Amino acid sequence: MTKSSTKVTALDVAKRAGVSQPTVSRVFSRGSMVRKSVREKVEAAARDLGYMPNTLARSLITGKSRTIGVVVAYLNNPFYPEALEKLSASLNAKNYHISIFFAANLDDEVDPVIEKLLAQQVDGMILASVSISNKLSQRLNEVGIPFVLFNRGQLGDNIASVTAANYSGGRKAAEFLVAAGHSRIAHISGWQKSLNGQQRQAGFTDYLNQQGMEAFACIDGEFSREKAAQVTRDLFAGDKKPDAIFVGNDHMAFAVLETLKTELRLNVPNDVSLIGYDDVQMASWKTFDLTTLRQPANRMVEATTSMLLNMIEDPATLRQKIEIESELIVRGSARIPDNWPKSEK
Amino acid sequence: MTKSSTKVTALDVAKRAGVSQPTVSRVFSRGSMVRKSVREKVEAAARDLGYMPNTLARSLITGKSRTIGVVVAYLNNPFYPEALEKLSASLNAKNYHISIFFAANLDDEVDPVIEKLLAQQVDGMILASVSISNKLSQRLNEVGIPFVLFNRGQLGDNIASVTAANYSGGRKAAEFLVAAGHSRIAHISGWQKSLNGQQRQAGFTDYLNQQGMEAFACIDGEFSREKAAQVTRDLFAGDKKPDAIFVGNDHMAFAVLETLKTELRLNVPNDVSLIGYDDVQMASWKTFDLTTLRQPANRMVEATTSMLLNMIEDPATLRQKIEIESELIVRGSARIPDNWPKSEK
DNA sequence: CTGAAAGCGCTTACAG
DNA sequence: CTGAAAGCGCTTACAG
Repeated sequence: MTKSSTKVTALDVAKRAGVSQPTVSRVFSRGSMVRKSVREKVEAAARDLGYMPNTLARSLITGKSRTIGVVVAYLNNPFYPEALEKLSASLNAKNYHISIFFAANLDDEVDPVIEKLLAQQVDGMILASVSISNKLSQRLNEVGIPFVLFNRGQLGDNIASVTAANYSGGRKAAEFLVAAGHSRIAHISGWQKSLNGQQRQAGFTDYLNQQGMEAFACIDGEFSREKAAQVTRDLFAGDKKPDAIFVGNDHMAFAVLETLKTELRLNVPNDVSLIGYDDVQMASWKTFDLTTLRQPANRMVEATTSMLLNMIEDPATLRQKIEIESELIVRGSARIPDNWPKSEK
Repeated sequence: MTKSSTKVTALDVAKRAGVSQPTVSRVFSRGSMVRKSVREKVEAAARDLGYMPNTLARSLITGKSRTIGVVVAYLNNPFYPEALEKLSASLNAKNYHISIFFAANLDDEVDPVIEKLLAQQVDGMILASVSISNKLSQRLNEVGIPFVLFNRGQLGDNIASVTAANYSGGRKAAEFLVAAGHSRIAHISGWQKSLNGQQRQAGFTDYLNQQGMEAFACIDGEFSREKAAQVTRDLFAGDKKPDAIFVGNDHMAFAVLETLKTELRLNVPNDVSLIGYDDVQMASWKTFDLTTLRQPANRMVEATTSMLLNMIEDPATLRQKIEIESELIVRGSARIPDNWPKSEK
């Protein structure tokens, strides 16, 4: 292999192979027909020079960067690293790559990031757990850059999203806890300014109400460990104490469990049953052994990338709000109702 | 704001503002002098049209993409999500953005990713916990794309890296455990094919040897939870059992702690003292309360990005191997020697 | 199948 | 300070 200390272009390869520059281009852009002998000559020359097409130039001319902008709220919650890896794998398999940004869930952090992504000419965007301002979503529609919200629903006609079936997940949590005989069931909810948090809570309380019951309490944990721990303390500060807690996600549930065991010296599940939401990998650690509703990251990712790529290929593609059913994963942190059907671990 | 369903270019703005296209360019590329009245006219026109310079075209011509390729081995170990967020923040602050890829630590996964990054015309690369083949590192040097290894050293003259001072960290772990009176100290090491793993072990055993002691055992945990748990079981299977364990990173240490408590029913630190390495956020959770050596992610990230950007600006920049001292963070998982100086939590 | 020509949307000397 | 011109490294009709 010949050393090349400076950038080698298609023209260099063309000269070395004795062909025109467009022919080199044809060899490297799939679908073009080049005579086999010519192709081999070009490939040999390219190999010798260490040539590789400049994707910047290619993107400029094709109008497709094959880049997907991914915006993630925070990686604190272990659901996101897991999802991010899977998103990357799925997109790479489809020959796209990721430009990533982190942004807290505030318009004034998210909007500038989206502008940057726009300047980078991304072909589409995935917004994980961040919401988008109306202004921006309109803007994206105008310039024709499709986007899908991942794990965060948002009202609005033209907004595609992929989430768990949060309402029905909330119901399932309540159903399980009621079936186990609990009567003082508290809910430390997901952030009530997010649809995820609202819907999980709505499903939970609706089921309870339909059984003629009321929630012991519903308090916003704001998807924060600290807040969830504080709410837990408050919940047990009075005379009347809950006998079960449904927590809006696993990330908070770990903090609740810790507070219950380490601070309040309670036994889980004997004193209190605990249910989370997500089924992140840590939930299955023996340390936590958390009963939870699984958000199937694989399927959510697959739904997200395929919808997004469809939107990119065909702008007329419907902006769906896809909900993926959550399965209850029964582990040791919550009392198991008699006759409850066995589930895998 | 005028709606624009199609892409708006500098030329459109120029026409609307009644100036030439290069003048528009000058307004948007910093440093160029434009009369104030003209600048304002152009900015107004740009705002009306929703114009934003196409960074692809800009990069093509300047030869700088302001993109840093980041390759991460896996996000399993919570150190990486934490570091990744910080890397992103640091790079964004310097007006760079990230193109991210995940690759297992194998040449045949890493090399193709680096090729892709090369085609994308990244200005530099950060390789987090992946090693690079000699072929590729030579190649990168030839094409003049600087890179720095993050949290993974590698021998070789022209290879820049930022790591913890792993050897001295290993020594500190041994020193602390010896001072606490332990005499049967085992080491579940980091992956012995990584310099991190080797050096932490070397520091540990060297200190012991200098005290006239020997390690109870040194077994490779391979940075894997499963492997670490299995090694823990093996360690306690015989008649002679360790009274302390130094684990090659926190990620494994959590699995060791779990096995110790949940499976082997041992009390930590009364039966066994445990020390990890990294000080990821979880280490401070009461659930784990892990004594550990802190890898200061902030400082490592800062060292990484500033060295990389220096290399980008001035190719003559020395390829340093920067080591950042690890501080021992004393928590509850290991017996505390008498008279040990108090440290912050 | 292949070459000559045009052009993607910018930046950057070069004149004025 | 500003415009006309050239050019970054490709792809894509258009002829042949």
